[in-house]
Amino acid sequence: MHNLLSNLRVDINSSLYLKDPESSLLGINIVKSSIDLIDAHGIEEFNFKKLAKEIGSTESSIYRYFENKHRLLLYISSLYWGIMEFQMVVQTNNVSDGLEKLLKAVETLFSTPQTKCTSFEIEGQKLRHILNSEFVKAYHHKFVDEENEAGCFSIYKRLVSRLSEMIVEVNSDYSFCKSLASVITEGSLNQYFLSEHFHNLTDCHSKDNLYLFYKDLLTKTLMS
Amino acid sequence: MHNLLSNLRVDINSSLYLKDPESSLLGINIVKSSIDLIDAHGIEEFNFKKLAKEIGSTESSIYRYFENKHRLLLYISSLYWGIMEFQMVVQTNNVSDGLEKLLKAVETLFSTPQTKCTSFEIEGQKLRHILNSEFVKAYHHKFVDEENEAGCFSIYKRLVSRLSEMIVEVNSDYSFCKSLASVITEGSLNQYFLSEHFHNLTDCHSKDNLYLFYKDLLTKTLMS
DNA sequence: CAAATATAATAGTAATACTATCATTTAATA
DNA sequence: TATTAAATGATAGTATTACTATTATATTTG
Repeated sequence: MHNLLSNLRVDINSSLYLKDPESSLLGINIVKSSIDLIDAHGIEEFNFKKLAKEIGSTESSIYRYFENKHRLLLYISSLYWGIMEFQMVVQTNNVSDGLEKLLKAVETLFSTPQTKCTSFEIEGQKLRHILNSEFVKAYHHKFVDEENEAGCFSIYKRLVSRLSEMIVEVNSDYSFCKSLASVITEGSLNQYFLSEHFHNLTDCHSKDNLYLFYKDLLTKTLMS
Repeated sequence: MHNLLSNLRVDINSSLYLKDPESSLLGINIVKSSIDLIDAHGIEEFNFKKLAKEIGSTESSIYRYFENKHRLLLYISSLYWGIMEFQMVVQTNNVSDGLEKLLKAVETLFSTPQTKCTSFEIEGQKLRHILNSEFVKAYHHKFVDEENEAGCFSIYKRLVSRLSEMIVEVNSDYSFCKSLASVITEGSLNQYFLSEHFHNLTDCHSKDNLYLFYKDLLTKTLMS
């Protein structure tokens, strides 16, 4: 906890970039504007040419920071999960009751990321919206295994593991802690997506309802 | 039930194709070989040029059947969900007990599609593997709303609705029937994906374990 | 057999996702 | 302050993709 708080920057695996975007103004602009553009038009419509135009730079300059737009999406995703993990740790710290701690963590997972703890002036809502729509594409592709090997998903996996450990703490006899943790973490993105695009496939159209759904699920699954 | 059995063909929304692939040998080859190629190399590596070469035809001929590879993926997805829906209806027919019926439906959802009831000689395992890896990309994109409007996801949505109704039958007081149904349906693809690529994010590495996970989840959530 | 339809062959286009090269600006250091 | 190094910009070019268009040749149907 102390470590995390004193080192406010989310530490992103260096395999995700060629040059650390936090190290220069151009890098910061690349990340900031890519979030604006991807949020507005989606990852398919987004490319480095458009981004270069947006920030008044060139494609070649952007390619010095990120190998391609896929890696940039992975970077943005790690930023999101890093913030969420940070908030989760802060929110659950000093909560002694296991179930209360778990529910606090889940509540955090469904909240908007607080971007103040980054080098970038970005809007949390945009970041969440990108993740809701695009994160699944960041790992459903041909190179997932080698990127996973290289640590591209380490923050995400660590967050799911933390959640899983909280579940163990609540009920050590439960056999499916990891699966339950991953179902909830995915739900924290996908249920929002459903509410937006497949309205009739979910009952949860607000953060509060989502929390109630998973609170009910967790309580009954782990406490009965 | 009777309707479904007597009309064995999965009825696929005509907005998904330009010319019905079931209406000719070429069409059948397009679908069959596209499943082989997408299963083997993923949707990103797949294109109509490669497919044309594989079946000894031309790009222009394929374009007469499908507007683009995205629509072809939607077609393949509908084929999968149509088969699953069919199996689900068959398996749950005549089961009077609500919970037993629901669990039977869920078990079906995690099984391999039986492709005998289609015009195509395709391997169910390949079809499942494609869905596990690619289905999320079929609806996480810019045109999801208009495609949804056009009925491109109607079979999928109908299946989730059926599941949701079974949940209502088990416990009509439960407030999150739709969300639970969609969580399970997504899990029927994604948990397999996790097992293959993010082994440590799930406890379920077999069909049986997956069933036990969701059986436990459903029983506790709806019966306590 | 004629007419319609389906398929094949070929060519071409705009956009994408890069790579390469060299010039210029900015920053670091001696 | 001069020198050097590093970062960025400007420009050009390539292979691939995702199509569209046109015309020729089969194949089917009336």
